[in-house]
Amino acid sequence: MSTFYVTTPIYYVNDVPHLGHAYTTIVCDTLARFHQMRGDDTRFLTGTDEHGQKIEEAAHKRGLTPAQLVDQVAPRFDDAWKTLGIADYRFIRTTGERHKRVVAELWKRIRRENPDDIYLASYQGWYCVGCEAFYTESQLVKDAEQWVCATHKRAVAWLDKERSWFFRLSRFAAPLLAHIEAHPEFIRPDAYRNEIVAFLRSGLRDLSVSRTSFAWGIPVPEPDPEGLAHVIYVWMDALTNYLSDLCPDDGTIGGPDVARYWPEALHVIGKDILRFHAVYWPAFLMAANLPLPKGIFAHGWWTVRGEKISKSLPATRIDPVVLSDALGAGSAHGRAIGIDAMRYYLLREVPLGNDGDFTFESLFGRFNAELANDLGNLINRSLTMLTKFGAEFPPAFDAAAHAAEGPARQLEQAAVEASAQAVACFEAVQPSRALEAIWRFVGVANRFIDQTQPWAMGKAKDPALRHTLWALRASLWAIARMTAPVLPAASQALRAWIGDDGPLAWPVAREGSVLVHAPANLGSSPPSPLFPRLDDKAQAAILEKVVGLAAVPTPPPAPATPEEKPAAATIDYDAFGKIELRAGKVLTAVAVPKAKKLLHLSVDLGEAQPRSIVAGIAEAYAPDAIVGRTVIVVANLAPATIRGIRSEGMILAAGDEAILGLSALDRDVPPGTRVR
RNA sequence: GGCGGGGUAGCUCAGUGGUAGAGCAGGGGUCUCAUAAGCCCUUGGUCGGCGGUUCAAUCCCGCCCCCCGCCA
Repeated sequence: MSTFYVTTPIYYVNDVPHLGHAYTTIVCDTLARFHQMRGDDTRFLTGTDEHGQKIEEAAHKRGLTPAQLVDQVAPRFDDAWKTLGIADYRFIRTTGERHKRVVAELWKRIRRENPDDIYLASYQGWYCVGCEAFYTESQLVKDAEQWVCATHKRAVAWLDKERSWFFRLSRFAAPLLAHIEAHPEFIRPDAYRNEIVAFLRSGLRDLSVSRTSFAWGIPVPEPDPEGLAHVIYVWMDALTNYLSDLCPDDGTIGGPDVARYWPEALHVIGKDILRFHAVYWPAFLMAANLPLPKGIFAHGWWTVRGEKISKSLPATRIDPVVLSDALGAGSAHGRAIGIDAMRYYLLREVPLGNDGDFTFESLFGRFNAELANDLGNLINRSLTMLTKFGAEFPPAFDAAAHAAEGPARQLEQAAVEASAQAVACFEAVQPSRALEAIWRFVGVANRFIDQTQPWAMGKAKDPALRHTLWALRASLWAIARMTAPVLPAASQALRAWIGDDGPLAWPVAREGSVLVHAPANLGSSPPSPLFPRLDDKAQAAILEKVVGLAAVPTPPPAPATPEEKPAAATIDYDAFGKIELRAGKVLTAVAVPKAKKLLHLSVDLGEAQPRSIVAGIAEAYAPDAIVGRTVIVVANLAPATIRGIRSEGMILAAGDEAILGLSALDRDVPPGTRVR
């Protein structure tokens, strides 16, 4: 039995869990479930990062102590993961006593093992509270007369000769390079390893690892000669969580869990915090003469309909619980199936490591094609046949029929391949590929049904139907097992229907077969659709729940008797030609203050600058609902100033009084394309 | 500016020194066990541009253009 230890980053406690957090956690949960099924000694850790100046400031703003604030908000993450059915995780808080002891112990250990690796000096320079990082001016952006952080767009603080403890990071560039070279799997995917290697080759500067300007942190465990009170740099504090959760309560770094799990640690992180994990963290460990984790896997970012997830765009902050509820609303299993669907989409849509764009179009596309049609319908039709024909033709394994050239043998071969490929992919931390492999088998199973036509065999009273039904049920068994890491609820429902109540282990190929090893005592119950197709109405309802009411233009009641309108006078072609219509992509949309009907848009017409356009569509479309859309713009309308905002064009929309629909093109064309 | 990754069918991407593939989308057909699902067939591509090596390059080399990331 091997050991598997996977961690998420600890999430910043003052955040509200959104799709991005859920993604990382779901990836880890899936890996943990897979390794559990493989019989590995599995451990899974997540938690919250609770120290730092930001928390101290936020608490004071609300008239709370930092401790009160974090106690108030920390459960948001734990609760979210419980609600989402994340399995068997441990939850660590950096304000926990044991964690604090271990961090102090790590510091002391570095001082003991390599006394010169931490030294006292003064720091002068810029610091971004948002990033908790130190910057030189070349890394910052000048905004008016202020230096601002490139990511937070917020003024950085000048720390003038703040006395600080420093970590001798500069010493570790060479050992880290050596370690990465010896262990290529230490940083994955490869592209990110290259980045870190390049960074290391350019040399490292020592790192300030304590602060005196605020108190909300873990005190440095040794006195300052001048009596200043230092707290340990938040990243040194936070990263240590991966280790501290394995340590005994007294805070010593060691013990059976450290020995067993620590060398196997896999840190799954977002690419934005790669350097902290791939450079700082291993350097701290090396300085303390501790083993390094086995690997760091950086995944990409999710955007939501092309937009970065951010506080300023609330519609991008998709709540995973709300999304799961909405997706599962049509299923008898409710949220649990919605969670499965969300997990499937997130894991299948992009290869781990790549960036992904969340869109409802692709979500609904995959839901309907892959979960409803391919998998759900396979389960449904198979179980229906098993219950329909099974009474007269009890499923039975027939070794000769199974070995003979034909559909059953192809099915078996496909199962063997899927099992092996999915194992390899999960082990290589490529869940999207594992799902592809499993779905290839789902496809083969669907084809098996069409090839064997069990209903025809039933009519013909063909006794071979018994083996066909057996093969079908064995396939369901294999599918229930193989999908379990990603679709726990669907897997459980399917296992219940076929009476697979054994321990949940991976269906391993032995002696060239998988299906043959399905338990002999399986049964079959009448199914109900696991993933009911999302029709237009269901899709609209999901949109409404997840991104809000106005995002879904309600189709206007068709006027029963279209009013006779006086026909407009005809114009000649030249007159029409004077109107310059162009396709425009809506880049941003914000409501115009104190104007019920108006949205202020910026629209890309393929010109150097996007157009500023004020459109009277706010009653029918939420800003978020039209961002990213391609609309038809009257491009040569004389500019006007509306409510003090310059409007350089007009969006075509349907409706006399109320807006009933927005112009659109049925396919993407480059912004600026002429419409005629 | 330096380094790295990438530019392949409408979309997302896989791929190999011998004149290109998958899924989705589009078109046509078909079965009825099934969630108007499934299955079968099928239309799409000067494989970023220009040179070079080679009997032969999308895959090797050089230059250029564009996109993304890291760094400066």
